[in-house]
Amino acid sequence: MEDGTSMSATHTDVRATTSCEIRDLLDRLADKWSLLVVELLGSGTRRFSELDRDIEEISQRMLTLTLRNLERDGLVSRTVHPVVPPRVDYALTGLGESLLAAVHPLVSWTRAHRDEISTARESYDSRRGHEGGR
Amino acid sequence: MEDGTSMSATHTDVRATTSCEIRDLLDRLADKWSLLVVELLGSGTRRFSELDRDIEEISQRMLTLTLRNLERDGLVSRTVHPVVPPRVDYALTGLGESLLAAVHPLVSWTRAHRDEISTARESYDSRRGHEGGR
DNA sequence: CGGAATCCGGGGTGATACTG
DNA sequence: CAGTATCACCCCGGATTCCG
Repeated sequence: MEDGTSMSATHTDVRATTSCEIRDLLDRLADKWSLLVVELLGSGTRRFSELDRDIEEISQRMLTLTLRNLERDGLVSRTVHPVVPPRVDYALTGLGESLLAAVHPLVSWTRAHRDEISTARESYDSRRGHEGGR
Repeated sequence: MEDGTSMSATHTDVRATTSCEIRDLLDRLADKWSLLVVELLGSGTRRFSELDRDIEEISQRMLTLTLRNLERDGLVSRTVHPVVPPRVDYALTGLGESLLAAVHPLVSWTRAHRDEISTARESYDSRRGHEGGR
């Protein structure tokens, strides 16, 4: 992982540094569900089953794994209530909320340019769409 | 794909809507390299081989695929110079630049909280780290 | 109810070789 | 130089089952 070959800094390696940041970011959040869960928790504490229901398409397994990772990174807090039946609440930590804030521009961007992207995509596809793939 | 069961809108589906945005976003950019390439192109036009060298860990195959996708979505422009040897330049489109701007807060966030996350992670691991995985 | 363990398939990803 | 094609691998993620 840490190839560390940062000696290739012929010139300023601001690029390389930024690359690492992004790599870091991607490795942590570029999975299928993390940001989604963070976004949901942004509107308040939720129980496991609530998250499960709200996302629907997610499997319990992935919800659990996602929450674990987020908890591990200090983005989400997990609170177990010693009652029967068990009740576990998840919420964003301060760190998680700051992430959510940082993500928001990206969400807005997606919303704002969704159509543009669709158009570009269709245009591209029709240009070479043709021969049904294989 | 489109399970489309959006009829479950018992109450306001603002959440669901946002979820879709994020899903959209993730499906498009949450791969291993897209954001990285966008970030690199943010500092100016680059040739294929330059990108290849700058990222290093990426394979030609993935660089090609990534660039194709970005081009398809209208985020990156591709310019072929009819010379020998071939020269192809890649650059961000206006749309791509706007994406970059939207991503920047996230990059800053990562840089700012990298340590916090590492700490949280180590703490979490040491709490249950124990038995070296498997 | 919340979660862990297991099994399993698909596809995203990498390495390599070939082409224009 | 800038790709494309093919193969093989690995791991993400879904379905299911069992546990406290």
